[in-house]
Amino acid sequence: MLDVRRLRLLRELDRRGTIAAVAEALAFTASAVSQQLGVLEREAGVPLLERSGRRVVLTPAGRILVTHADAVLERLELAVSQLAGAREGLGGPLQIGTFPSGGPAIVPATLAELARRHPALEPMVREIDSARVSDGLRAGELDVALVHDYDFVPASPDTTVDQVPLLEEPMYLATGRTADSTPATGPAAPGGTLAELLGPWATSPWITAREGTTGHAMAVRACQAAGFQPRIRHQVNDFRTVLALAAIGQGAGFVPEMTTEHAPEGVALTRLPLFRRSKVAFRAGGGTHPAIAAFVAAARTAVQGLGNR
Amino acid sequence: MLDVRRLRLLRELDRRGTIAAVAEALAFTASAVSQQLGVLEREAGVPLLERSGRRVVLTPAGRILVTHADAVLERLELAVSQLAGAREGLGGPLQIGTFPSGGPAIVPATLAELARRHPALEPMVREIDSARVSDGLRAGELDVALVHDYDFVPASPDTTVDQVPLLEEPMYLATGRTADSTPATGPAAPGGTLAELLGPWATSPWITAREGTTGHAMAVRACQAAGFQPRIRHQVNDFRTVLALAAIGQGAGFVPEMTTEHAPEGVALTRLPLFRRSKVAFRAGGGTHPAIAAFVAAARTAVQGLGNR
DNA sequence: CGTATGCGTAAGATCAACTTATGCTTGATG
DNA sequence: CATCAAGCATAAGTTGATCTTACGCATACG
Repeated sequence: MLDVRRLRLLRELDRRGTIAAVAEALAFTASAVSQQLGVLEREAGVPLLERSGRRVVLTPAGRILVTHADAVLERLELAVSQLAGAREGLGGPLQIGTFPSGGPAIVPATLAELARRHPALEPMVREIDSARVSDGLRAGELDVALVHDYDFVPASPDTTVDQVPLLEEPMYLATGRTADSTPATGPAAPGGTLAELLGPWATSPWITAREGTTGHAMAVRACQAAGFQPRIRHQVNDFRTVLALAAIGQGAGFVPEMTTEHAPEGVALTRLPLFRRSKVAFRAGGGTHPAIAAFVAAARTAVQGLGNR
Repeated sequence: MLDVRRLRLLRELDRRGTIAAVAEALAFTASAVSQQLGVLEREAGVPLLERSGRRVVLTPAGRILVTHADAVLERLELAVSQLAGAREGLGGPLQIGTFPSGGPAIVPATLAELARRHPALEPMVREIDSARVSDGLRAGELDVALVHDYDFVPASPDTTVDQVPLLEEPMYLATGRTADSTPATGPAAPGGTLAELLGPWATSPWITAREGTTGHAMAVRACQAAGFQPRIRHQVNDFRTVLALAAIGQGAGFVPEMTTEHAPEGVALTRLPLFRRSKVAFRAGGGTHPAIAAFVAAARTAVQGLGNR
């Protein structure tokens, strides 16, 4: 019978690319991983990986085996979720990941709600780059994570992670009131098309999230969709900083509705036909785990509360 | 992560009822099984089994976990099948189970065909009671098995075993020509209803398969469906013996079409609206294994050949 | 070209799993 | 009711698998 622990190593190798990375993620030495994969390969009777330069890559047979590993591990995840459901009372640590700068609004409210309902639960929050959420979940460093996706930035399909939607909020264009072209319109201005709304700022400097983030990609592609290439001056992830910079006329930027509440003086906000979706992500098969379900429920009511304020 | 080896033990415990039986089937000591199940239970955090007299029974949580174990093991079986498919060439041992007395006709023809197509394959045949086929497959003593089912005898649904149909043949009523009521009609006589055909033999002694077999159950229920309780005189599994006994006027019995070919003198055969279905069984998920597929294909052509003789 | 990275093998250490030995409870039997 | 066998669980010891350490080799990178 194939050993599932070894299949897990193969799966991580497929995701992370090198044996060393797998070893690091799962707290082994590279040697141990190499040996175990060797055993797996011998048991399989088919070459599963071959060297390519100083790395290894999976053979077609290896990649097929990974799909089975995914299925098996998902089912095991489902099993532990059911077991946790059978155990009455909800307690123990819950590792929560959150996008950087997503913290201030949603996370505290969610944790407060969660603590009220399940005092025995020990939530542990850690900021994590959205690109690394999937790895963190698979490695067991994370149990749930708050993630985003934007229009124009397709979410990469990942069968090892399930997601449930939490919140869909419009994005706003933040600009300085002193700017030349359009006068301040105030929040919730009735919009035109994206091109009409962004067009006047085509030559303005822009403030976007840091390169390599989905927020950055969203900004660039939204501007491209409006027919121009943004001239990026500032790269800042924190939306309050974006608002502050926009307020003093340093450029135009995108901010989600949630952060417009305490916008500084002098910033003009224009609602865009462009949305950010917040979601809760967890390991595939883990959706029925009571702690996960509780977190999702708490996050939902927390988000409700934020919306009504 | 739950250990699949331990889940397998739990599954076998569910099927076999006692830890001792599990240990015997999987070539462990009872102590080892007990310890491993203890570890599994501790990891699960929920009671999985409880003592009942001097045995143990699964708790509801334990039974749920078994369904997950079934799913996981099926997927692993599928994975090894695919791996075997990726490995070119077909060889190695193939453990074949066959119903007792099913041997003489189908098995040799199938093996001949199989050897012709895949000389490297080493088929190993062993007779096995149909009730134990499922256990044998799960324990790995068997890879494929020829099994039957009859009308009136519902096949017990078993998610751990897959079956593909091989042959459907009518049953015949075998009686002596010297008998009082109906004259000999010869093979392939056009039938009436089951009650019409069996009715005349309601008071005759009967020859059935041994008690506890599906053949026996089929005979009893067919007679009951015809409106009488058979008076069973002989219990014999071998159909040629059944025919011989019927020929000398020792009673009426059921035989499948395949065995009617060399029927002795003095036996009258009446085709019945009653069928026996032969199937090939294998572990769930193993249907794509090349050796299994090859066996099924060989059995199919072998059966064709028998039919045309 | 030196240097760092990544993989693999060999040898020793560590830990999990299995067996043997033993005791307890339960159900069957005379 | 006494006796016995079946079945399970625990303790202690052994074995085997798995992991780490140490090292060599090939490859990319500055």
